[in-house]
Amino acid sequence: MQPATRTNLTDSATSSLRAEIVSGRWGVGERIPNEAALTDLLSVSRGTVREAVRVLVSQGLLDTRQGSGTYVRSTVDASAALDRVKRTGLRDQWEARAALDLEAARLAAMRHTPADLETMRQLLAERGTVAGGGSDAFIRRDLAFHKSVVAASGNKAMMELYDFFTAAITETIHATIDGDLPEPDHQAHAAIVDAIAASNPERAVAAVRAFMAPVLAQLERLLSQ
Amino acid sequence: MQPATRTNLTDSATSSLRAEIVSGRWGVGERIPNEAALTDLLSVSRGTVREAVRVLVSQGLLDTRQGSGTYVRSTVDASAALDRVKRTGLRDQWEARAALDLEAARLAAMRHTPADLETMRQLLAERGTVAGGGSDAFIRRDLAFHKSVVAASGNKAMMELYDFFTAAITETIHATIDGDLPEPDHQAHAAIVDAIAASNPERAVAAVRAFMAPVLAQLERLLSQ
DNA sequence: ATTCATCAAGTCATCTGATGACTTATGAAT
DNA sequence: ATTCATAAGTCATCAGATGACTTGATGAAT
Repeated sequence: MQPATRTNLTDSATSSLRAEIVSGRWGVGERIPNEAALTDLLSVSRGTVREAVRVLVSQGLLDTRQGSGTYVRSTVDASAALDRVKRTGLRDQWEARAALDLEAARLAAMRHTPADLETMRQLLAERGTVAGGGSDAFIRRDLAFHKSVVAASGNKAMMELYDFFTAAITETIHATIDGDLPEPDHQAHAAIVDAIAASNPERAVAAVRAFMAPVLAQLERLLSQ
Repeated sequence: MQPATRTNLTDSATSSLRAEIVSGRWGVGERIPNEAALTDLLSVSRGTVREAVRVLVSQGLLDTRQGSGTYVRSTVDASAALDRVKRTGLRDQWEARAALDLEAARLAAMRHTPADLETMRQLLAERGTVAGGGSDAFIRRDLAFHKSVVAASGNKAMMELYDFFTAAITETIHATIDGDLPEPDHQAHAAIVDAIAASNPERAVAAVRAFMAPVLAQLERLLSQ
């Protein structure tokens, strides 16, 4: 049965305010109506208005200044975008992260520092020691290696995104798949580091793509069942 | 000078609660103390407690159930990832979006439908008509074209991210730069469509990269000033 | 004329008390 | 043992009040 719409006032107030912002009716830098006015506009109490505003402040859309008012800081709703990304399929998420892997490897080949290289080599070595801790530990070490490649790109935006996708993909895999994904072999990973160390962007991209292909193929196979 | 530390109670309450959660002292699934208890623990009023809790609910860390209590939903704050992306530099954001452009073009070359192709060609033609509406309108049409390429990749996660980056980059540019970025010529864009139409992934990637290079170079120049 | 202190109005920050809605456990009735 | 009504506990929401802060206006001192 369709569950009776059970939404709380704060959420609907938050949505209303968010709509005014992202639609541009309240422009960036503008001051929005004060709490008393919002109480009237939204037909909720001041406490509810404050909770709604506080949420949008925490998401970076609004900015309150005591004594002055509440101002629109940004129209880019990161939280909402993120929710929508989470609802996309596993293949889409994987491909998006692969896009980051590819370009990060290319940038890393051009920009890496000696320290970056040492970190990557150390993590690659640790990753090889299959001994400790079972599958979970292996996956964790594998991710640490890949993230070190992204870190070597020197691009903070890509690092944040990579973290996000890693978390989202892990969550989705646990929820949707019980089959195993192939574990790329040590050779494929070493090729990435070699290409980066040689400052060869094209080879770095090729190495990442080569290592991605079998995983993506297996993913397609599992999802098509 | 170092501005005098001016923190509000809600923020410090939010931090305290978040610390309990991420440290694991309040485990996932556990019920946290009720509002009255938190009022005592944090030495703030119920209203402040409610605002703090509401923020953590909006970030996915807590989950309130009326009549039952407030429970820990997750200990990882992935929802803040994109917020942090917003605070990275323009170059990083641009490169991250370029990573999407590149891979999207490659996927589009492999997966595009005839309808995708027609849309891209139409938007490309409209983009060419410099006539209407000045610089803003041109940028809007340019973005519409690029987004149609991402759409042709059939990857919804990449589409959402592309929207996010587009908005974030626009905001950042308005805030930090007044110089102009070079407008890639029509020829460069047509090359992308041609490569996709020819179902040639390598050429599609090359075409996007060729078109990105001058913009990125100008960006570096502007930012290094 | 400029600068500075003072003041008043507007706004958010916080607290307090009260009422309603919902969930859950308890215990009686069957 | 099951069902059902009841009560206690909890969050949701409202209303009123006070404090803190910002901003612009006013006027005195320079």
